[in-house]
Amino acid sequence: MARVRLIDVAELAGVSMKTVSNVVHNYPHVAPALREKVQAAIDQLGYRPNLTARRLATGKTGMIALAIPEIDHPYFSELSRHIAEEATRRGYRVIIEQTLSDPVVERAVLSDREAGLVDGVIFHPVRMGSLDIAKLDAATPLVLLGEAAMPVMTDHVMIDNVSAALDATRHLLARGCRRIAFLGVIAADITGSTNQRLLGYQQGLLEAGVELNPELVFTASEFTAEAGLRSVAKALERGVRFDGVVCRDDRFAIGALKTLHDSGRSVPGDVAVVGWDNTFLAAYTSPTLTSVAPRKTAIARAAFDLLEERIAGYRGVGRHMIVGHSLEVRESAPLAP
Amino acid sequence: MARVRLIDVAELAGVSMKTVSNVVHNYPHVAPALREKVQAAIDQLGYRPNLTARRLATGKTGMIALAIPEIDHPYFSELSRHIAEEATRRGYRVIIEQTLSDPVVERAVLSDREAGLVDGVIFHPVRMGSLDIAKLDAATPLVLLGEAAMPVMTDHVMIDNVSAALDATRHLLARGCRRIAFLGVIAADITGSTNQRLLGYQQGLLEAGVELNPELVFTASEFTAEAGLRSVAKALERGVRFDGVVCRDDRFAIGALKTLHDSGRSVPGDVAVVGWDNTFLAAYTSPTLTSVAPRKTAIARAAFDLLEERIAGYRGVGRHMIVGHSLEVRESAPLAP
DNA sequence: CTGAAAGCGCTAACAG
DNA sequence: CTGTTAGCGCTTTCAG
Repeated sequence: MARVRLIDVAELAGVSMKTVSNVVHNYPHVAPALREKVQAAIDQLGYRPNLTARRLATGKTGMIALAIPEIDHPYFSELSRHIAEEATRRGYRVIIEQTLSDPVVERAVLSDREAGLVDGVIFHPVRMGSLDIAKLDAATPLVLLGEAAMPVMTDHVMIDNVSAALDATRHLLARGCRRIAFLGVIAADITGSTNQRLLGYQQGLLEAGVELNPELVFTASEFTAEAGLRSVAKALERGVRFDGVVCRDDRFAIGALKTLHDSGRSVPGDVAVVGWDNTFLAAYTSPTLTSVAPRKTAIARAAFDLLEERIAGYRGVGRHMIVGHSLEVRESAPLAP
Repeated sequence: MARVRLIDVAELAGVSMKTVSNVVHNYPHVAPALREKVQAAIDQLGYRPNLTARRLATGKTGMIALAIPEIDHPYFSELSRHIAEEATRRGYRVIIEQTLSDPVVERAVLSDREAGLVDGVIFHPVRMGSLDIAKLDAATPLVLLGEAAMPVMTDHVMIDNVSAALDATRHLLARGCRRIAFLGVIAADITGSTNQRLLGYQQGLLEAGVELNPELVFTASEFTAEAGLRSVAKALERGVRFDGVVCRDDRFAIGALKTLHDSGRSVPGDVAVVGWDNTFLAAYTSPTLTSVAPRKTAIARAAFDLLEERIAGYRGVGRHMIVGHSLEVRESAPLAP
């Protein structure tokens, strides 16, 4: 089971390593006769180049790391798919790191663990802020996703959360909703996203002349459908009345749909619901879910564009790319009647 | 930004490479004074060992590859999470390959594994059969998941699909269902799973003395919720009557729930529905979904157990492990009244 | 307990 | 067009 090496092939074929290498790499200028002889030797021995060795020699790994909080969160798994496909298109393989939003793991991702393993890192931080990230001086090219951190020197891709939340809120207002809730703020929220979304929501209300009502900002204990469900359930128990709700992500929205349904409310009749992320779930809930749709493909593409420029040697100041979004209108909050 | 190497640290600290290496690896027998001096040099230079080089030297990569059809299929993303966590626990990192059920990619995954990139591969094939896989003789340890292929020499982990389908069918029978449908058979189905599940379904009916009715075996065009939805919708149009349906996965089940709901049927009142995979969705549909639950944690653990034995040198015949499953009973098919 | 030197398998100058 | 050779950065005998 001893691995067969380049030199073994060379010996069998009676040529030098360089010639074998040329054949392996499909270099154009190899005498056809030689090429065939070498290829025969390769096939006979079942030779496969050792990528680790190639990497050491070239200094390129052909891999990028994608670090996300949870691999099975629908948004991140869909994003991962786009990243993986973009990677394939550009000749990279991707290694996925799950941080579980653990600051220790997040830090590890950025420091020792990736050393010389990958050509670049695409990282969606949750717990690390701009300062934390800036402190770890970057040996490996890095692109940040999301809103939690945006150090001046680091590239960054996100959607315009304020304006997306504004769109969602306007949509509900246009339907005639006036008591619009926001779900949900997390007790110890360190991510910037929620705040920006909340801001857009408030702007929307203000520009429509609707008074802000703190009672309509629902808090949740964690980022799960279950927590969203409980949060809305508690609001209903407290007797809070609302006719629309902007959710900070689809999971919350799904929890909300479920509580509303279980409590006998009709959606969108009694309460219109807007989710966020436009994950595949949105099309299969009952009713289907209107949801803010970040252009995931565009995010993947932008992240790779920036990363490849860094890999190619760009050393300048951080670029901050805003990627487009839309509102996918479905049954839970249809167009204005 | 020139990378700092082991030898740079050694020079700064005025010791040999070996000593630095000892410190890096936390070898016990290093004079405390030296250790401190070396550590200082490491910190000052910000030294990080180059993992690629280490790999070349040791021959171990510390990585395993996980090859699955689609990263954003709920079942696979949940499975990935378990695999990733098990990997972390055992000191491996995982690189995820998305095959998109493309035979070319599947084949590539298996030849790449000889490229010294990973210590082992966990592979869930869809299009490659036992023979295809057996043909590519393995330099790198391999464990197969699912039912599509099970070559004699290769290790393999799955759940007992026949018996799980039997459980699901018995459950519906116990509720009093008599016209139970199966969703769905795929036109050009190459995976073994569906057949086994269909078999279990048929066994269940037979043992209850219910006649098999071909009209109740619904076919779908592809593995999506949308296709499941259309398949059930067509059956309804044709006037097929049924009071229960066993779905080959949760996606189909979600499609089924949606059509049934849209057509005014009540679940489980008119039709009881059982899904398969027990993905997170099952808990958030309305009604919530009774679903066959493979023990994903156990699958991950078993796959790693087998893989690590191979990595450790086991060269024997393939082991075939059956992992447990259960039926998660929820609203779409509650216990017998 | 520490140092010196020989690889790991491949690539890329530089010759020929 | 093909061969030689010197590294890539780390680990690991084997001496000291």
